[in-house]
Amino acid sequence: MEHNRPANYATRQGKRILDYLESLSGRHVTVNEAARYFADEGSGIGQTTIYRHLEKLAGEGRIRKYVLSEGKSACYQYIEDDAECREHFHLKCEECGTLIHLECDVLNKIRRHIFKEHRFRINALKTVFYGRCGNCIGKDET
Amino acid sequence: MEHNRPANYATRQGKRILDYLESLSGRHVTVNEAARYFADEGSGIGQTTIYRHLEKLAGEGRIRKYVLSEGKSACYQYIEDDAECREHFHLKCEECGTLIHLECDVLNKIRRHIFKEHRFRINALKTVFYGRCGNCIGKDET
DNA sequence: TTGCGTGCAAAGGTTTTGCATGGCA
DNA sequence: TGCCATGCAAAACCTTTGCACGCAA
Repeated sequence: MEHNRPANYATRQGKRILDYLESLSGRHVTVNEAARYFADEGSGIGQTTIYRHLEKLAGEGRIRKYVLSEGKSACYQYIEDDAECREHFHLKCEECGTLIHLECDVLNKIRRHIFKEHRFRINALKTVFYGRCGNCIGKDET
Repeated sequence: MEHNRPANYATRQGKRILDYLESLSGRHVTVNEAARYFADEGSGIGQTTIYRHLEKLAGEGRIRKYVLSEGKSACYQYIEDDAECREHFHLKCEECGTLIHLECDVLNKIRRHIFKEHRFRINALKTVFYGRCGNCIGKDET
């Protein structure tokens, strides 16, 4: 016996939440953004409910949860079925605060190398590279 | 003029905080632990002040800030003076807390790649890779 | 009908902010 | 003396929990 899975009723809210994430084509959102979206749509969904669904979906591996120390609130992202581009790293500019999403190939190189050569499995859901983005490089040298 | 650096008065609190971190020989502490320490010592230091100093020191690269378990409080750790520590990357195991110093050409290659191709200059001093170390991989799958 | 799902309100915990006062330069 | 630093209290945030009611099965 693994988990004692609750029951998993197919509720209106559950469907809307999953549909919403699926419709974002890879972008990730916070609970707050989602709540605002549903509120604007008309019939909102309680934030408690959103939290519970996102946690459950993340636990099931249907969506991905990013916990970046910045900004505080967690982000959730739908996982495409085709599995090509998945997790990405985040680059955070220390100067302007921009968060850059760094896709795939480099990520996998870094991750594979560190795993094979250094016996360390990187958690991209949490790791953030700090530095300066192109726009801020050259502005001044602080 | 670059930044308008506040002023940096040498205050009693500032000295005690830095001394305390330095005295921990590598261990890291939360704001709460630090506050409790100073309280026990006799004349406590306001937690607001502790927050402000730790944030500043982390921003200056004098100490490192970790955000280990989600939702929990951040940890801060003194960075040894030896300049080597500033050049390489750090891997932090989310499970056992071990900090690994990674000196590796491949990583520098990747860093160069990210700079050239993605126009982002990584600050190795502030960047920490989170994940699981070799010892903890395989223990369980949480 | 049964019992999970929902959502409001409140709790819990960390970090930030407002503001009067203290202390360094 | 001029300002920054301090620290109390309160606010701001994110997330979780308690609980009564609603709704899927």
